[in-house]
Amino acid sequence: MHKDNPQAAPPRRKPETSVKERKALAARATLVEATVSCLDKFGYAATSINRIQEAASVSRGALTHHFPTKEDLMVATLDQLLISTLHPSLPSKDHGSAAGLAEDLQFIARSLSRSQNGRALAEVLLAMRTDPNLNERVAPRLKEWNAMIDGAILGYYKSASNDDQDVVLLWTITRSFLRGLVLQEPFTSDEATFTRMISRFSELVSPFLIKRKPRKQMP
Amino acid sequence: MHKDNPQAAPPRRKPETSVKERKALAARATLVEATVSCLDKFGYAATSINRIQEAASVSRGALTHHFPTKEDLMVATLDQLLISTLHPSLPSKDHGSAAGLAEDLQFIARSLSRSQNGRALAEVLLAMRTDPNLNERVAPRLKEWNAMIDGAILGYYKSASNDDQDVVLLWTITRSFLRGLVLQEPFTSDEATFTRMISRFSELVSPFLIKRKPRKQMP
DNA sequence: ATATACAGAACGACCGTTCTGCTTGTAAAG
DNA sequence: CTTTACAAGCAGAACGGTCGTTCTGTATAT
Repeated sequence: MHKDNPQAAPPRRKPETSVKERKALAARATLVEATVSCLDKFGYAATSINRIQEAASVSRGALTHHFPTKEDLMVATLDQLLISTLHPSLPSKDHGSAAGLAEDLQFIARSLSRSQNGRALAEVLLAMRTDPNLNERVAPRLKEWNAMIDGAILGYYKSASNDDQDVVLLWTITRSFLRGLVLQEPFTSDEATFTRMISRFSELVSPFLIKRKPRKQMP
Repeated sequence: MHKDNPQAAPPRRKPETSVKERKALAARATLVEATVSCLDKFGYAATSINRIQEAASVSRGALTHHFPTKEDLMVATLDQLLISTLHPSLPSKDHGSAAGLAEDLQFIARSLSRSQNGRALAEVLLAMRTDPNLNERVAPRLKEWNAMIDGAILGYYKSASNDDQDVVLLWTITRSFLRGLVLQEPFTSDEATFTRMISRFSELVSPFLIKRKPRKQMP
């Protein structure tokens, strides 16, 4: 750096929420959104920096500025995907207070597997299985997310035999089944079959999962 | 019944198995095997021609000779994966004649999801979702495989209410669940939890799936 | 004799990253 | 209230590396 200033180097103060900051946040959000779209449309392998910056209508330099490496972008994207699938993964928080297990499942399926976010999440999950660096960075977050879901589930459902562990186990099975639907797509193409599968699965677990009375709605 | 009679009308050479042919077949098998290993180890994105030919200890030219394009190699690999998961996907054909549903499921899970072949299959399935060319070439085979499984399942299990469609539906759900286990790996690391999940799932479907008396073993 | 099996160099395309230069917001200095 | 200095935001060219494919040449089985 040839900009060596002989004067005493004054460290800049940290600003609060400024114009710059808001623009930066918006740019980051746009890029993450474009990444999700590309993951769904092209898959992890073909989701390149070029495609993302093109989809986001953002220059190469801007992308590199906000996310120095592709891994940084993927971590941010997975964060977003986990956040956006957290609420839908909790039964009947927003979609009707009197919804039963069957309605809950159809709703969750549509946001956890049969949606852009769901497919993008599947792409990242499978990719991180074989990418040690990415895996190391996001694995803690995944465990955290899982634990949060497990805890919250107990507020909505209880077991017929008052076995909390069984409730958690059954919902883990459910999420596995729903995620497996993404891999089932090449075999089963029509939407009706998926609806029937989800409905039938609902019947399988319904004897063991009893919905609690809805408590106070959280603000 | 129908068999080509050599003396009837052999206008062209019969496909005898020569040294060249056997070597070619062996080379192809080696390459496909190496591809499966790479898919499991590195994932679809990082499974490159370089890595495959290195893993197979085969020259670049040989690989390109047997499989002109990467797509050709992937099609052959998926064929192999489908064949090798066909038998395990049929309940208790080889692994003990007196096996029940629970044992069947644990066995199938270990070959359909928690194995090298299972993980490699998941990689290809997810990749073909966003690869139109690959999808077009292998989609018919997948449907065919699915139909074959559905038909064969009815020879091993029947519904409590004699509803064949329900048997097929339940086993489709089961395969989705098992495939979803691959995507569950980042969340759940220990093997014991997987065993419990499979065991609990078995309890869910067992009231509806009744195993038939084993018929004559097919030769 | 000749098609097949194989070896390996060469090629253009695209990948992710780094680097240089320009603009702009903002806090400190005047 | 200006002026000024500087870091952050942003644009795009350039780089080395790897990708999948094509091409030329040699050995071998039939």
